[in-house]
Amino acid sequence: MNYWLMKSEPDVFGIKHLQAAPNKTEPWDGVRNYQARNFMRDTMKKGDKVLFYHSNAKPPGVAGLAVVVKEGYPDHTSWDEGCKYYDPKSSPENPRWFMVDIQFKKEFKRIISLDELRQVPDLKDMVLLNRSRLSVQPVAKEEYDIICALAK
DNA sequence: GCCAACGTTGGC
DNA sequence: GCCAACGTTGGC
Repeated sequence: MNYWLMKSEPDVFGIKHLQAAPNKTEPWDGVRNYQARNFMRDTMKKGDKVLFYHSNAKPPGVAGLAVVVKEGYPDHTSWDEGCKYYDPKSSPENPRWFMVDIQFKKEFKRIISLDELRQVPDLKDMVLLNRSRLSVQPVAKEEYDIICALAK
């Protein structure tokens, strides 16, 4: 069992959008970063738990929880010409980008803000606080548990 | 809207 | 394979 943090802009696709999606499930398309892709393609497994993070928000922070329901598969938006995620170097025969499906679990009663996370000494090694630009990133179980406890 | 951090591209 | 130019992310 692995734990993850996935970022999305709430104006574009927030936790409420995930909750409102069919089966409360959505493919995590559009990731165009190799490290993030590798996590989704190789490491994320069905049942892995996900912190749903709102970036470019006021305030930025963890908004709720989701779960991986489908493991890595090719991101078809990468060969859909005219789609904003189109990448001419990707094709159905040779897909370059991958995604997973995640399902809504819960929305926190309040946002656990980035600022609040920074205050917690045991979270100082979080990837979020050190490599801020990675949009799909691993989280330690201890970190996941601390953040869930903050949301109680 | 600014801009620092940093990942990617492409010429050499 | 280096590295300058460029584009994107994301906090502020």
